[in-house]
Amino acid sequence: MITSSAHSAEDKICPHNARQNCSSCRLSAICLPLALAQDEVVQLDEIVQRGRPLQTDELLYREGDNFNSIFAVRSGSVKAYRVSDKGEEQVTGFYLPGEILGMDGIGQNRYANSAQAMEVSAICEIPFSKIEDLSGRLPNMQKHFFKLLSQEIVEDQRHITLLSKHSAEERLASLLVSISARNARRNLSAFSFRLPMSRTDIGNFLGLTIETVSRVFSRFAKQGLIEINKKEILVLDIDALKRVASLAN
Amino acid sequence: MITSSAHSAEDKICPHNARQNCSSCRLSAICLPLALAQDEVVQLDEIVQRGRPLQTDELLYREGDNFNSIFAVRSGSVKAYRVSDKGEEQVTGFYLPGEILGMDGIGQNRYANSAQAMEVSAICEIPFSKIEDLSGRLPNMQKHFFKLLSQEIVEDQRHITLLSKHSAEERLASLLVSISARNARRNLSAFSFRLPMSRTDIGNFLGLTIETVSRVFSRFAKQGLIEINKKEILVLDIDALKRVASLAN
DNA sequence: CGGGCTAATTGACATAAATCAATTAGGCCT
DNA sequence: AGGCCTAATTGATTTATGTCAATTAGCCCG
Repeated sequence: MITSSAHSAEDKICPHNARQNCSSCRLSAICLPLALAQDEVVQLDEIVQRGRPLQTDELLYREGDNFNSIFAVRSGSVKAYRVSDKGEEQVTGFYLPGEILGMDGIGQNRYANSAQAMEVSAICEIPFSKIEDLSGRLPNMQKHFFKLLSQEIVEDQRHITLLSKHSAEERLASLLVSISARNARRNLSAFSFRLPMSRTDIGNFLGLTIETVSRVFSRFAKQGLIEINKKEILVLDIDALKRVASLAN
Repeated sequence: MITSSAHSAEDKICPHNARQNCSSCRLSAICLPLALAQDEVVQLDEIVQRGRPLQTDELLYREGDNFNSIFAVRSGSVKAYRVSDKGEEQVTGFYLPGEILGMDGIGQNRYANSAQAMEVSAICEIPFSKIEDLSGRLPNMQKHFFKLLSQEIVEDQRHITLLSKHSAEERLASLLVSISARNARRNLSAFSFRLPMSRTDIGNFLGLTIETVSRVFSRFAKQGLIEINKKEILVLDIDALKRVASLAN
């Protein structure tokens, strides 16, 4: 049974606290400091800006805005989306604590996506010019950024494959497995969590209609793979989910 | 009428010549040297390796191979593809002269794609460690690489949108417009060109079956948008194509 | 505490593209 | 020149998912 909210330890310990630094940040093991030495993190710390939290649905930046900074999610969650020439909105990614967004802006000096908070979220802003400076001086930093960008490419290509070749069930299972794994990385439960995004966002991200998403959720529940209570998800059979997602079991 | 092959000037002038350098390369305006000063190009030149040409269908690298270099297409064309966990092959990109591939390998130190020549192709190999060195010393180089990576992200996101929200006709029109534009960038005809890839590759890239690709080609021809002779394409109405692709006309 | 929003679910039906199948057309080798 | 192999085209049928529609369930706010 799904009972009350499986809310993240994140929020309890230090909700959206701006008086923090990277060295002491709970997310340092998975966020930017990951690749840096102790003394390098101090230098990173000096350029990170920690503003007031974003409210639900508030925009962090808008497609076409001048690009100046990349962002790290400290708490909450953010979606990125772009509007196609057709006028269709396409969600291109969901960003959870410890994850970096905004790197799509580097190429054209304008953001290629809009970024919107899906719940109250604390965000670290990192001016990109400072990152360039730092990267010139710290090989670790440069290497890490090349890797970050490359990983986003690989992620996007994985998503291309998902949309191109996989059924509705495979797509949704894949998303659930991804969120589960990312929670685990943050030392949260891999099996009980709250989806921060709406069905509409899920459908939009996965190239499906909201109705199809809803039906597949129901099917998964009926098959005993998950239990659903609105946005709360209880994963009952992660291996089966992975099998559906066609990932190695 | 489509007559003989609209073969690229590229091949005629200097077919797959390995005795070249970036400064004198016809593609310097659109390839890596693009962002570099005269003296910086010389430094780039020293690390670029120009090997024997790849034969049709020959692999440049294989998904999972250790990552050491990125590659620039000098002549010919290359496709990149990955095999999903399901065993399905997904073409993730086509690379024409002046374009860079292999950057997906940076993140995991392994290539996330295989790269295969679609025709006889000359390729420049650039060891990534050298690029890192150079980027540490030349801010232009670092900046350019960040941009390159970011642009690939944006490209992939565009492709995600294409697969997620657009019809078969829109997808194919979009590919034709893209190839046309990339040809123009290389000072080749935007209206008469040879598609280097098979219908199978096109379908695979666009998330469509070969039959659908064939039917849409026929429809475009019937509507007077293009003329087709096997792989030779004559674009009769680029604006209409752009409209179908839902790009600004 | 009830009314009105909005998000989600569920069902009936329509459709774009996939699948299955047959034919055509080149290109290449002996 | 003839035969084989593969790529492409075209047609008939199926199917997964979209669309349209109705219902339910929270949830906010006066």
